[in-house]
Amino acid sequence: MRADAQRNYDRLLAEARQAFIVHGTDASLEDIARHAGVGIGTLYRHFPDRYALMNAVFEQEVELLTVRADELLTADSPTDALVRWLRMVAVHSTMYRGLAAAIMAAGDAKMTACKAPLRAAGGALLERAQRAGEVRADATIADLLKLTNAIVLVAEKDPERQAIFDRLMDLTLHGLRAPAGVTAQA
Amino acid sequence: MRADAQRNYDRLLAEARQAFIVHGTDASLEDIARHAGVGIGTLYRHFPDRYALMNAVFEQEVELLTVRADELLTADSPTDALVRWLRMVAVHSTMYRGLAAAIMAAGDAKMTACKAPLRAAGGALLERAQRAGEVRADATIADLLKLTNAIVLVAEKDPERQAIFDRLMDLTLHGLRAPAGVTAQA
DNA sequence: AACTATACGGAGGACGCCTCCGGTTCTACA
DNA sequence: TGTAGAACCGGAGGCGTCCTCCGTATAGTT
Repeated sequence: MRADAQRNYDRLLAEARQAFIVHGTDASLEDIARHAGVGIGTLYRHFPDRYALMNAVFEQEVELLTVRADELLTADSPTDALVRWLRMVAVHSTMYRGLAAAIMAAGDAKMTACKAPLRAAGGALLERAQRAGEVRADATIADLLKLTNAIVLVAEKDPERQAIFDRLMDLTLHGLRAPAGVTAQA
Repeated sequence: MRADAQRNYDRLLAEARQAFIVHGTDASLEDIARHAGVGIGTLYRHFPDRYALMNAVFEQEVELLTVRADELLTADSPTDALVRWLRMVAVHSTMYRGLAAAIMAAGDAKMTACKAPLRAAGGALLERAQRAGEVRADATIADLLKLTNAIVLVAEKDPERQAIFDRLMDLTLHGLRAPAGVTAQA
């Protein structure tokens, strides 16, 4: 990779992150290019579409979440660990207005670069909680992450988002608990 | 209202419904106008923005759901009635690709014409279930509808939407059940 | 039939996405 | 150090969408 190409790539990435935070993930790509001091053509060469750009931006942040998941793997209560981690994921999604919507709108194919590591990390936490018999055996990590994102999405438009978020998360996570007799062994 | 105005209004409404089903709720407004044999200006005069059009289209269908809710008010199991009704809401939302997303993206203000009657109808069902002590007292109908829409949204993009939808709905509704000792009186 | 309030329609400005290719710049190699 | 050419840049331009504005047409009334 030529030095100028690398430089432009980095600038675009930094500018995109900024734009996504300020204007949401549907920020104008032309604006991003302009602020990065680069032509629109350059942006599209490095990132064929908006999702490529988003994947690049969020890849780093996702890594942080996977680290947290690893740490939580040794926490006392497996279920608490899982729940706390899901809340972290939600907080992250909330930071970028529109991220949750974009992730879903993308169909399953587009944002895999971000999703796959998250699933791996969260899957371990879920499995542990299921093995402990505390969480329904038929829950999948994909479902849980989907639900979490959905709740973020629902809440983020509302003036009292925090309250709504907490209530919905509570409701959902309450449903996660294994009913008596339905454990991982069942 | 002048006769020609009324005629155009009706045509636009019919065409919009068709377009929303075929292309999703982000169908092109110019297309809708064209198919209705009407200028784009006419569309905007009758419906100041996309949400006005959506409200008009869905108002009728919402009425059907409120009727169903009334019927279910006399069903045997209050909780079953509530759950069945929420599933109906979900089925309706699913019919129009993007409806769920639009309802949320609109903030709370825009789609009230559709939401208010739904809340009234569902609220009665929820209250009955809570009174019976079968459903958590801290659940609100607004939350439940939000959650339902969220699940529709999550599922609609996926190839196996039906399966995902069922699992998530199960998970959520399971969380609805009142834990021992936490009833409407608590 | 004439009048007027009401409604029509589409041209046009603004904006966003994305492609394409002539021009520029870096770098490897002599 | 000079240079050839691969790699890269940039933005003009085509397309689609939203929405506004205002000259024109028409329904309904007297």
